[in-house]
Amino acid sequence: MSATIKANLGKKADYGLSQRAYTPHDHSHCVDRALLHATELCQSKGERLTTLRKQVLELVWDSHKPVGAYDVLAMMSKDKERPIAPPTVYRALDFLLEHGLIHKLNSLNAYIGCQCPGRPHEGIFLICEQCRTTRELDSTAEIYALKNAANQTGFLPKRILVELTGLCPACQSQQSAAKEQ
Amino acid sequence: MSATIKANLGKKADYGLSQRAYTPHDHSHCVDRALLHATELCQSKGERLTTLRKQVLELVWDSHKPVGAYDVLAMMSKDKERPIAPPTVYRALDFLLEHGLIHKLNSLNAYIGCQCPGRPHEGIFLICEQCRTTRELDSTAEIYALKNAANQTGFLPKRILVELTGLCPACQSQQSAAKEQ
DNA sequence: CTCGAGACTGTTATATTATATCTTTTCACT
DNA sequence: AGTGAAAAGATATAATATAACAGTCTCGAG
Repeated sequence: MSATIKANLGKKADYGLSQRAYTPHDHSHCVDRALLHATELCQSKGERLTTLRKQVLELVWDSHKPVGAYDVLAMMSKDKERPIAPPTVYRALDFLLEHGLIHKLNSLNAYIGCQCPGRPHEGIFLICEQCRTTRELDSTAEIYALKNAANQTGFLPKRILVELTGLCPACQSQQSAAKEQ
Repeated sequence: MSATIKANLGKKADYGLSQRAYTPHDHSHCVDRALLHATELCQSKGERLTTLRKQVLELVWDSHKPVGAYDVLAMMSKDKERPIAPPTVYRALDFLLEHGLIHKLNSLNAYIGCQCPGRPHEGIFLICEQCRTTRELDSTAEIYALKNAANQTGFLPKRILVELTGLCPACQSQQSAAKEQ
């Protein structure tokens, strides 16, 4: 893993990394970073990042696109004489979810690596309906505003889910280019 | 249907009705109102609110709690020699979703009647994790803020999903009462 | 009226996503 | 090495959703 990435771990703002989803980059850095963070987190909590869990985390981080549980299952069952069973994957996913290492995108029934690890947070997800590239927005202000609005009705919010579906920059320009034809 | 309800249809702010989810009320008014609105909407769009669709809408509106597709299925299959098949229900649900008469809560795989009909809007849902009572918040400002934040990253949002899970007022006071014991 | 196209519903089968339950293995700790 | 707890394997099944095709109804054009 690169020293710069290591050095950046734990720092506050990191829009650079988050923005990567939309720009070409050496994706192995993202994966490395996620793995390192997971290792550190588990160590500090006394949890076990087993081979299986690490493998599932890597597969979820395979790209900046959400991955279904059965996709993970299929990838893991390749190169195996005996296929993996669903509970194996779901247990690993649950573990990773619980520790905030991945998120579940409910509108897709799919999972994606957490792009803003380290701080407790709730994600806002920008899901491209065309290429499925998904970016996590770390917008504390908007989350706060939502919770506040809820509070004013007497509701006590605990978890919050925000998913925006639309077009990522690349797919927008692709579409407008197609129209010019 | 009561004249007051009829008179209020189409008016702008209606937090009163929305707040009802949390307070005792004559729920048949909610259902009446939903049906009337659906009828008018379909008429104006030239769509057909068939018996089946109306029935599904009523069942989804059965309470202020989200209802699963298979719950609807079961309720409809009661009193029938031959049970209804899933596609029948899903097609009706799709129709109602498409016309904004109901919403899907993705975190629950369940459906709920739209409580702010008439204006184009995207809901913010407050889901009680204990009693499941769900209220729809019509918070244009927060939605706008979210879309704006997304826009600033170059993302073009089209649909937006916001679900807050927590405790409704009633369940909060119930819990704090239990603690006092 | 009636007939035909399109919309709606019925029916069967199956896909997709997720969990319950019990058994076996692994691991950390003594 | 022995032990208890956590993790993973294995089998079965639940819960949610859709594909595909056949039959029926509706409504307007003729």
